[in-house]
Amino acid sequence: MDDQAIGPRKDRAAVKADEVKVDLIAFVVAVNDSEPCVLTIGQADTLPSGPFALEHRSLQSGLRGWVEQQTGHPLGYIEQLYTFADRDRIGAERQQRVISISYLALTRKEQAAGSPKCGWQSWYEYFPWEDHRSGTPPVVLDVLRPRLIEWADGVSDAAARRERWQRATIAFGFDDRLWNEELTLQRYELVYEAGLVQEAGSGRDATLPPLVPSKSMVADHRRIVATGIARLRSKIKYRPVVFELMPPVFTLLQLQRTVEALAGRLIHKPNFRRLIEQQELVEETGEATTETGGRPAKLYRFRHAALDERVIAGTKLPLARG
Amino acid sequence: MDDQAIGPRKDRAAVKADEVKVDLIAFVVAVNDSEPCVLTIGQADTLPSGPFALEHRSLQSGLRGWVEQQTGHPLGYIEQLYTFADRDRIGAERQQRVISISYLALTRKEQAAGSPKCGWQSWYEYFPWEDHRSGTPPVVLDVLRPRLIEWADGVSDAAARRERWQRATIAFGFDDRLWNEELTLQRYELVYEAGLVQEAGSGRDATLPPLVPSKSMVADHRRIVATGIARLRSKIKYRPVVFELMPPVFTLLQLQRTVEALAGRLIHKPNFRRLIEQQELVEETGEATTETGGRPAKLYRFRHAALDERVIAGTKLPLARG
DNA sequence: CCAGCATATACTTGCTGTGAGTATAAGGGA
DNA sequence: TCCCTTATACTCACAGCAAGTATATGCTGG
Repeated sequence: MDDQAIGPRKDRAAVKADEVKVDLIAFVVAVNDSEPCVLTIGQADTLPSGPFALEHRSLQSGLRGWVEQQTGHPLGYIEQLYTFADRDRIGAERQQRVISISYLALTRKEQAAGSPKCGWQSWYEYFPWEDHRSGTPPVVLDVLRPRLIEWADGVSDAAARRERWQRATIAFGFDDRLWNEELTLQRYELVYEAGLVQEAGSGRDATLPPLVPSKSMVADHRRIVATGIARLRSKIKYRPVVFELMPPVFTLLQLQRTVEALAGRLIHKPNFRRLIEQQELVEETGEATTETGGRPAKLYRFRHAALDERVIAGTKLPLARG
Repeated sequence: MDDQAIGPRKDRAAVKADEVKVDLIAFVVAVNDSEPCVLTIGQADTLPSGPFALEHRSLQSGLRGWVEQQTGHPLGYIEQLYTFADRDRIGAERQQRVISISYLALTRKEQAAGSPKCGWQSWYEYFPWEDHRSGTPPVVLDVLRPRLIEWADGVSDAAARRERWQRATIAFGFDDRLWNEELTLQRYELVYEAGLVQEAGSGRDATLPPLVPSKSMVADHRRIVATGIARLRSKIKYRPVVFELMPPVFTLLQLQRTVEALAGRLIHKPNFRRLIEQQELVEETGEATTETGGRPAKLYRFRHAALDERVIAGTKLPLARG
């Protein structure tokens, strides 16, 4: 909008152009030893964040600054997640809105020592129902399913009851539906609405069921993490972003384990190798490692040229069915 | 962030928590007579927009308000596109940042008469190279290709030259690569960087090539439209959002023409019908229309139940190869 | 009334992607 | 030396889908 935009400008004069505070929030991901981790500060319940200020050249550089300052970690790949205006966060003294812009960032744990105030947590501590690498975790069928049935039955309207249960069925793959790992956000919204996580607390009373065991986070940070996991799980299937999480040199099995950690489910090894190779995403270094035990594994590195080429075709990942 | 977030709060005190103005910008889409349209105000060069204000309950409701006020059109489906902080838009008098949150919205033209200040423009007026429904448009090979070659050759570094040309090749499908309709944003960025659109104007001088014939827009609005087109073209393939653009009752061919309008390419009719039917996205009304000429076409309506079901599987659309 | 046209609707074919299983190679340790 | 583990290679089978072809049905113009 510049001076040409006369039309809307006049309309706007009718409304006070309110000022707003803008917060930048980062969901920073790394994978170590087949465990997907989120970078936290505080009591392992807070994402790095800070206000967007005049000295920041751009939104992204502001985010990088806050994360480095609070955790000592430099960020590699950054992607915007979502912008939201918190209804509940209107400043007490002045009437003022706060807007949060959340980001997904990928890095590697070893990148830096890290300040003492920060730490890496397996993201499955916050979402124990999301890790299906060893089959469906017990909490899904033993805890979530009965509580969600209770929750669905908790409304009088029959149609609403059916709709609630259908949502749960789809999201969690009940009744022999298959598990869809990308529905992380829908699942979190369900357990939140059902009052099964601490964050849903304000409305809690004695009639609500006990919480599902899981780590909670401050404000809506856990929701941001759920959004980020969903985005990442979707993205690894069509863009070669996994390599942002890998060391410069790696074996194909390490690569596979990393993808499995993110997706929360296992991958058929021969198919995974075929796909990676036929897409020419990696190239051999010529070296091999015996650290893995068994036959020495060839070492590979990412072909950065693939970044440009793969814009089109996309990276596909074969996820096992059952 | 609430009072629990003590860690970051202290750090923040070091920086003045600057205030920011927030703008909401809408890319509103409708399809009429097989022509995909964007809602504009001003000289058909401005998207509806307005500041986020205290009286708005949420970002989305603020956006709805501005669009209705400026154009008289109510919005249906709304989806956030991207949030950016304009470097070039720091207030002259006071040091102040402006942040823009852009949205994609779907509606139908007939929905309202519309105020006189607004109008619908075919989006291919702004992106003539994007419509491949009658084959590759002449502008691609006759104008864009030679100018992009010039642009690529315009750098001395051989590697940079190769990289520029590779980007162009991938984005526009030169050299027998196939056209990928989802790369709308990459293509716009290329023609912008190459100085072929008016918006790239500030740095223009006599040495730059003449513009590619196309309508321009105010500020970065055309870039927002490109982002929205890309998002929409991608989304129609896995979510049944097309129906937001359809009248309550329609024929399968009308549905196909709408998708073709958005995608900018033709669809194999038998395959399209099979896909729509097997996914049970629509149901027959029992009526038929003879207005299409030829054998009367059955009328269908969208099965809203599919909205819930299709969260999983996604909607697939068969786009023709060549 | 009939020919021709335009649209709708149905069926068939062949390729490709990919899920899944099996077999072989190579090194280390008991 | 045997066995274990991991890496690497090959094969099969099914599903999805692009693409082509054929038939049905109603309108229109000569």
